[in-house]
Amino acid sequence: MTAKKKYRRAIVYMRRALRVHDNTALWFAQKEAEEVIPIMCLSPDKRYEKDTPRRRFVTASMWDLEKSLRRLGSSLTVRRGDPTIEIPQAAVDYEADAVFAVRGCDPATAKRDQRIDVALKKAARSWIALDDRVLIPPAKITTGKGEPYRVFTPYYRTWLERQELITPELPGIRSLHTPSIGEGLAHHIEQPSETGGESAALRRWRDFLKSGINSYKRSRDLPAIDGTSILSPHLALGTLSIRKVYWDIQESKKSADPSSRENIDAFLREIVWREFYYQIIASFPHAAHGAFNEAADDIAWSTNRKIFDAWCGGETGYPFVDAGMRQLAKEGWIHNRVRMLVASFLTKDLHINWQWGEKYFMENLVDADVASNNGGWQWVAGTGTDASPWFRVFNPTTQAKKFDPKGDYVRRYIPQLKEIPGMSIHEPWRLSETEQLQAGFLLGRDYPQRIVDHSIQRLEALEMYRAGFSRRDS
DNA sequence: TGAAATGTTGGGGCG
DNA sequence: ACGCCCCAACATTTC
Repeated sequence: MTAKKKYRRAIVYMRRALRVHDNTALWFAQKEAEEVIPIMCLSPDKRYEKDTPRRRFVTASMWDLEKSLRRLGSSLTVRRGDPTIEIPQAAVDYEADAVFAVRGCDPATAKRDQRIDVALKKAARSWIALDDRVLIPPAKITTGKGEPYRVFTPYYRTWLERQELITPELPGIRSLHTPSIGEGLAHHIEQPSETGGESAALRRWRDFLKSGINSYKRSRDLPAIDGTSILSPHLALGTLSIRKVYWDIQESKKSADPSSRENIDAFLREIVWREFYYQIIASFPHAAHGAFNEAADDIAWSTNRKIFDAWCGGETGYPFVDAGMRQLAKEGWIHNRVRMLVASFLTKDLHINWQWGEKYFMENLVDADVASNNGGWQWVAGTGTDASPWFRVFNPTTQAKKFDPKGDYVRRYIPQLKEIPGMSIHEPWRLSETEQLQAGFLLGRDYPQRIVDHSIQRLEALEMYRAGFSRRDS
């Protein structure tokens, strides 16, 4: 006979944890409540109804979750509206004693959670937010003085020492008791043709762990090949458990040769960067709406809309930059090496505030995540914690030659240039009109002229940053 | 998880 | 044989 459970009925707010495996909120809800109601809350904002890579990914993931839940005898209930109203209202409507969710850590989510908590308390119900998105909760990694780290390397060192704090994966759930209640997913969103979500995430992870990870160190910087894990969308939406990733890594390290082990460690290091940025945004919430280094808020950025639009549309005339922005528009994802470059180009060549780029990324990336996105942008812009120095400026042509030596990445996303042989694809402006036509294109007709000259923009950027940083002193 | 400017060294051509 | 210049290759510094 099972012990009496704490709650008769609980809601699980399936926010950014769209999976059944190793899901802290779902698991503890089924442990502590007799009946469990998994809920998704859809935004009423029409912007999200456009057919974008992001929407397709989220839709596929919700449907995959619905299927997994059905296998357990449950289903997904959908509410539409502001979660701070809908979630407490759902608790009342469905007579739930408690709401379980995974803890968010960016300031906006934390504030929303606070409001949900207050509303639930008023209705005499419990709000239970559980850690799930990071391996080690931010508060557990502090300096000797108990302060949050601001620099990655010492954070990383301490993180490695605290690995015993990482909890094991939760056992699988065999079945769920869910009352028939509310509106199902089909009522709101059609079933998509493509697959995604948890099933796709587990497949991708298994494949990457089997082969890709063993050459990660060398391959990760070459955007033309499939050398990275491409797990970021799954980690952002929670279709893959970060603990599963960690424990699978530990298991495969046991039998790995030294070279593979080195590659696996390089991959784990990137996971720790993700943890680091979660810790930063949780400890320094001001970074979500301004520079981490507040002196950088005085930089006099350009507000040229037309130039910004050219960047967004992949029309800057620098092929490697444009290829990245076109990959983003098409796939909702950009290779990390190219992310750093397009971000450097926006800030250091076009002199536009990194926050414009941050927002554009958040709206278009399938892996949009406040902590990682904000951290990455501030790193490139030189305004953040452990930032790249502000005077470090990427040269778009040098980067292209180094990391896309054959030009294959550019060819994939800018077919107008694909006939240009070899590395000269990275500098189409050096071709004469005759050579351009031989390659089947014309600058200004099929592909834009450069909208700026890198060497000039670089010097102006240095001046702009210098002036900005000195403004507070005087 | 840069790149450009500047400095240093050393080999070879040449008077 | 020697000094001088040139410059590539590498190292250091500066932004």
